[in-house]
Amino acid sequence: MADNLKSSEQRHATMADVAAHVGVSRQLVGFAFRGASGVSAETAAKIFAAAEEIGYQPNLAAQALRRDATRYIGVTYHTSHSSTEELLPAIYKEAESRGYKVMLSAISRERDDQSAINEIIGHRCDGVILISSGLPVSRIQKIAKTIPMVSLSRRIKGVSCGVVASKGELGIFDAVEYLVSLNHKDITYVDVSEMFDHEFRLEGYEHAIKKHSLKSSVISISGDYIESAGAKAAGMLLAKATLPTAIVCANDQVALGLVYSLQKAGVKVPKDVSVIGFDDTVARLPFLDFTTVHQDADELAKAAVADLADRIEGKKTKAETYLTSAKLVIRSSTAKPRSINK
Amino acid sequence: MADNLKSSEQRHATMADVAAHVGVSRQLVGFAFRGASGVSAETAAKIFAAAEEIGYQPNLAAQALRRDATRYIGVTYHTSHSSTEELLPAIYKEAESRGYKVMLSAISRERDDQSAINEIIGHRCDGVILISSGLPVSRIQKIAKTIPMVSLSRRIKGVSCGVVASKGELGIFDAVEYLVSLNHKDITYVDVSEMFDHEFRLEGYEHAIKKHSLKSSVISISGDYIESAGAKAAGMLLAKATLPTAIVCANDQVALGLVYSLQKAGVKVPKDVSVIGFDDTVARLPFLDFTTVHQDADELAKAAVADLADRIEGKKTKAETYLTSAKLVIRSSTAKPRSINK
DNA sequence: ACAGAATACTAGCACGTGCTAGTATTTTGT
DNA sequence: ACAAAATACTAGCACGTGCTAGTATTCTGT
Repeated sequence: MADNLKSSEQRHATMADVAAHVGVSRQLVGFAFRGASGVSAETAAKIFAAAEEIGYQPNLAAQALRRDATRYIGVTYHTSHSSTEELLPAIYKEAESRGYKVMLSAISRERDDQSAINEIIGHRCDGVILISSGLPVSRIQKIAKTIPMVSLSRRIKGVSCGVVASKGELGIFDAVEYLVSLNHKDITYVDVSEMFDHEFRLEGYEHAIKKHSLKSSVISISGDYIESAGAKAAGMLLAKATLPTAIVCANDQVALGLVYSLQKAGVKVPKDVSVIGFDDTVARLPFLDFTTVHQDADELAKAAVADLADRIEGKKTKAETYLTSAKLVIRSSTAKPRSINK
Repeated sequence: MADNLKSSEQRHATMADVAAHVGVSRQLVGFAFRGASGVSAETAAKIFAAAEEIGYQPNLAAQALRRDATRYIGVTYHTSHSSTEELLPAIYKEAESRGYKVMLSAISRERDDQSAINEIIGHRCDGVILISSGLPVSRIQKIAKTIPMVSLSRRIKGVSCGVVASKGELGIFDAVEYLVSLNHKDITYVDVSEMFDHEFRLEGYEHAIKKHSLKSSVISISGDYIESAGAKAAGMLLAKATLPTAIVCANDQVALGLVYSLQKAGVKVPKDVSVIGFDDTVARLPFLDFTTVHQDADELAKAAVADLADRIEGKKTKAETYLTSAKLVIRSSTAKPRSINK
């Protein structure tokens, strides 16, 4: 009965082992685990008990190989992007509710987008969600022909895949409108040039500024650590003769770096300067409580998974863009400008 | 020649397709892809060219099924722990250099440790690294009997697996020693009670305090958002009659929340209070530049993967603990105490 | 020039599962 | 009581790959 195959390492139990233990055919065990009809309740109970006892775990590789669909969704993401922290659990949740499992493939300095995607294709995932992918559009187009695909948080044109992102431009537009309603007239925007879709947010700022005939003032920043970018921006602003009365940032991390640096220099937020972030990641931390533009991770994940599922099931094939709302959340980093009189 | 099998969805190419394209046997294609000897350079070139042309990607599920070892390392981690951001790329890198691939399995509020591990076992990974796993020791012990395992950043006793963590107690001890050398006598420690291995760090504090016959002062905090915990600690400290001259925090995020809140209340760091963090994650951001205890992600990853690889290859079976160094990095959040006289 | 060895390839089974088709056994309807 | 139908099971092939064994063909040494 006891059989040690190689040294201390034990072979994993298979359906055949379970079947032998119960005294039925291998196929019946398969039926039981698939929940297919044709197994008596009594036998099913015995099968599950035996499986539990000998520690049987279905071999997912074998399932993937045999099935025509693996029911896996691949997800590529950057380990360094803090905004994905909320996205991943939301994708897991949404995928599971639709009967899909999730296979993560991380991208970092040592591992590029292409390797990440190759692994997912290698495992024959039914579809893939690229989060903020940095691949050139031509490559994405090529891959999209191979596997159903959704680009999340990066807007792509001319590729036959789903695109899900938030309407950043509207969020920023609203942010500026709100500042104007508070009587702000000197509003600076801090842009992060290597961030994807940054141009849309900038566009929202320019649009609002033009509407109110104000003077546009943009600081463009780049850098490895995004928070440091905010600190850099603070330095540039402090070097000027006068500080703007309000600052809108391309994301929360920049806002954090900026506010931290300003406060360190003795500038009070929001008393001296109002600051608005974007993403509602760190901004929502109770001790920061920044006014920001909220991106709903659940909504983004839901839309991305829904679109991908439709593509997998053949209900969609052409390019389609879905933009989720991005709405202003007013908290305590904004107030009326420091000098209301002229 | 052109063949559409089902609707728009194309079947993935297999070795057989490549073989047919070149005019050789399926097996020879296998030899070429495995890099096995016995394939002429000329034929190999033809095979790779054909594979490229028809977009062949090896089916990893089939490989995993057929091979006795998948050469995959499973990794379970919490999406909300920012300290893993640096760990994951390091694990990828180290695993790849040893010929292993990495399969991530995320843990979040919606997905527990057990599900994460089951998926890894289901894919027949050769081993698993649990990062800060919250499973009870009895369960871990059970799993360790099934699959070679390393617990990373959580010290476990009595389980036949590898344990890799940093010597937090020594790092904190050094931090306190350093503060004492600056003449600090009133040093508070901010503990985060639900963090794994927090007791070791606390122990390091108590040890150093006792050595110098100082008065121990510990604030214990818990909460969903770690940064908020720091803010909470700040509130508690500010409510007291006098502030300590130095504060040591259980991790960087707490330090950030603490410093931010103190500065907002007009307390200058390090002029009024010195603060030390732990982890060297956010502390290293140039605009923060906190003194902290550095944990080397590369070293931790290297040790974890090395230990796991040894276990997979049968060179180790018993419990073994490897503690990496955790060393103090002096930056600008620490200075001499505010009143040197008295 | 000829045996032996190296090279370049092909044959065939196996991995663990899903699924369709088939076979006993029991239940149902009249 | 007997055919028809439902139930509970078993048989067997297939998925795409790795690996061992076997077969032609070319190369090597004398």
